[in-house]
Amino acid sequence: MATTAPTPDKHDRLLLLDGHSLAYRAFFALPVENFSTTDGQPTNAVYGFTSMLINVMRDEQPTHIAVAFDRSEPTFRHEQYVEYKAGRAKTPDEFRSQVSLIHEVLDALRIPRLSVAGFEADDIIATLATQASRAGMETLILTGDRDAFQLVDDHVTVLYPKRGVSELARMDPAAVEEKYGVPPQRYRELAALVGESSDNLPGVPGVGPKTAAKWLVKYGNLDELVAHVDEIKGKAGDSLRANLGDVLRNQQINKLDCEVGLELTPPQLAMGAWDREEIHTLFDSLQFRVLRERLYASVSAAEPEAEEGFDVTVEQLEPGALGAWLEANAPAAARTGVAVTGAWGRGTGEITAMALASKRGPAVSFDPAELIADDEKALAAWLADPDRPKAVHDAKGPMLALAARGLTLAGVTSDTALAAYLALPGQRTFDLGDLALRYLHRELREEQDDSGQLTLDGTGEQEAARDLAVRARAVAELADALDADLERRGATRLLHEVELPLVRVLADMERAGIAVDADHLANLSASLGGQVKEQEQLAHAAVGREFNLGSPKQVQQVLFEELNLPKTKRTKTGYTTDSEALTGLLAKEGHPVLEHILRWREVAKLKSIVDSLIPMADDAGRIHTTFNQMVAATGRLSSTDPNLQNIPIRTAEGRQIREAFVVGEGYASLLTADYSQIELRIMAHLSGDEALLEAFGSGADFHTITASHVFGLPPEQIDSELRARIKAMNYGLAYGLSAYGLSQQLSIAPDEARGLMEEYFQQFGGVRDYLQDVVAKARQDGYTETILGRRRYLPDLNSDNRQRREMAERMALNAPIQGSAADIIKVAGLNVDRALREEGLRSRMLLQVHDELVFEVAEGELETLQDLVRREMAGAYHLRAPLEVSMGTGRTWQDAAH
DNA sequence: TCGCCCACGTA
DNA sequence: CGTACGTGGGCGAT
Repeated sequence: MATTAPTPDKHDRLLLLDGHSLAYRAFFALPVENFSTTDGQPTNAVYGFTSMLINVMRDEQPTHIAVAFDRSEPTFRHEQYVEYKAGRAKTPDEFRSQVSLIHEVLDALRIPRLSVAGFEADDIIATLATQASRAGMETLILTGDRDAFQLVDDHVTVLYPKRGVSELARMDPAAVEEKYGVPPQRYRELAALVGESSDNLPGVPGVGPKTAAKWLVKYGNLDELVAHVDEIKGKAGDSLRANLGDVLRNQQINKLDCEVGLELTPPQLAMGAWDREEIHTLFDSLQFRVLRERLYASVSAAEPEAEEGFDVTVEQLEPGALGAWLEANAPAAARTGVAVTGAWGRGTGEITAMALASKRGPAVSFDPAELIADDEKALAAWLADPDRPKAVHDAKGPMLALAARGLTLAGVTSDTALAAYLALPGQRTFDLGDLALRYLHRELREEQDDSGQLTLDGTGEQEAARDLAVRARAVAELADALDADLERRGATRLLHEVELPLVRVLADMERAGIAVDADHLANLSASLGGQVKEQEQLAHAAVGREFNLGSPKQVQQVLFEELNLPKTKRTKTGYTTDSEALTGLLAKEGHPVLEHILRWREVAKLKSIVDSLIPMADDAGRIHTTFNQMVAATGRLSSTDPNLQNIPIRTAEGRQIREAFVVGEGYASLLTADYSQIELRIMAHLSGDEALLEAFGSGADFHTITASHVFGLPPEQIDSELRARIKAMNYGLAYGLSAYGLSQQLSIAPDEARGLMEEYFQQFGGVRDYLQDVVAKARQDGYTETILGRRRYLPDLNSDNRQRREMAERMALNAPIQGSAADIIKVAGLNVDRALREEGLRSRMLLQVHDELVFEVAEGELETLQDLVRREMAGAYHLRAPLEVSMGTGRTWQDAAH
């Protein structure tokens, strides 16, 4: 960041923005319903303002920048005219809460904010523009306030939002004259005649811009007009004479002050480096995704943070020389960065190039497919050698691609993406370039040589090789930096003993895939398709016209406007038609279309799942999901393409889909093994509540036992109704359930729900204490922690916005519990995998579904496998409420349910 | 074509 | 006004 102000030259461009006027425009241009975070913080003004800011920085490439804000204190204009800006509608609360967010955005972007008591933003802008012109700078003013037009000249241009936030009118002298019929220096006079209702400055009644311009042109300026006011004929002339006082007052008031005392001068407003980490954190919390991309894509000039790139020499190897090179340059003593290009997914992949580079020394780059046999052998041995340490960025994909060529990747002592995930679990993407900038303060590019010139004379292929070598070196250096960071965060063991070894286990599961019965899927699709059609026709018949059942908007139209059914709960854009609401309507109103909509949704959803699965099967009839190890903020895995962690199970029809997942050829059956109530056991363990621990120790049904405590009845008198209530509580507690939420879920009065919770905590006070302590500690530390030290950072625990704060509190309650369960099943998966190898079993692990593992059982191994799995899962972690595992086997995933 | 919203599947 | 995910269709902005 520049700390000394450079001497301005003629290329310097100063961009000045009027913070309030732009934010206010954005606020009314963008519907707040569409721009709010999931926890209810409105962001339309922040979004619109930031969007305009990014666009104009991209399009205008300013070298200097500042944003001026109004103050709430009265200004000199109020002293001149007490009615100034009177009668303005009160600023909406949704707007006010966003101003400080705009300040945060600007601070993160290192853009100076200026405001001075007694002056408006326009005066600050006028002052800076005047100073900039004197200093020989060009000035651009982005504002929604037309008063700024008076500043326009050859060096000053106003960018005025035309409509919305995406289109700007470029107001130079010619444009002002074209639009208003007078040059910019006369604009003030024109405005004085016409008046400005938003400032409560009435003009001459009956005189609009056209007449005012005509007069000013005729007499040259306002003074001359006033001098000849008696000559003006007609009604307009009478009106002018009657209101001359207002006009002169307006002219006084709308003059911008160019002599405001400021702490910064234009040369000191040079654009500096902005903080990627801050922007990430802030945009994450504002849930800005697109803007972040746009910012990174378009305003790269604003990143002088990286002073240098990476210095690499790519050696050209003769065929047959790779083995010797690896001995010399990729030894056991130093970690080697491995960078790979290619494509991977669905359990396989392909590598098109690979580069190797340690922190120092030469790099190589090659296409593994083009190596001669000796080199390939040397590479294979090196890759597979666990004693040759390697660092890879997001190793699972490359591992799959290598495996597709029969190559094994071992000895990965750092996966820089995975390490970054443990350091910053809330982030969704872990781009190598971002991390290099954040941790190494270096750009992902080749270092310039001493002459300051890039050696850009190579072929495209050579450049690609150097780029890849730069990535390999960056990974090697980043690995050390992240090791140090994780050590500070107490996550070293979690990385080395859990997440890193898990990469290979997940890759193996993805590679194996799970077999599906194509005929069964086709039959399901056909029968569901028939039902979809049938329900559609029935729904149309019930309404008397056709409409699209898949469109919530059209469904709303039908239900609430045409059938006049009672309105449901509001969504951002209307009234909900979700199944809960429609079921409620059905009970109350009983209109037949409701049944058909609900039923249609059910079968259409199932059909879409079936239809998405059908083309996923490979030639061997197996489906290979991709497990993502770095998206869930709590530490869980997720599954995509297809998501095999949300295959239906609740309804009988849904379970038919599970019947399509079958044992593959060469194997005897499927085995599923899941933890019983793992999250509740963790809650009991973490809280140390003796009564709850005892309930788990008793061996009887957990919900019944806890219910008998709460209601003071013997277990045999707990009916299903009472059990259901306590079951909802037991689970809800781990999610931060409120009395209101419980009352909704159980359809009971809020007071009754509150009473129920009180009774519960009477019996299980340790749980309440624990839950309170978790939040208090997290507020103190800034993060929660799981049993294996996985953190989740929750800065919003200290937010002054209640909605955000309470959301963060619920996350804080849940993260240690859900996250610890994730820790445990990860350990279980690792231990099962290791035991399978040690005992030489052919059976293999196929899927993980949060608390469940699915296996394909080899002939004759069922009992051995069951013992092994039970042992390893139950023994994965010692909880005071011991882990229990239940298992089932069968030909299909459904048959293996239990 | 893209991104957002709604709705809904799982743990 | 209960957490964590991913997918797919509709629809408006682009």
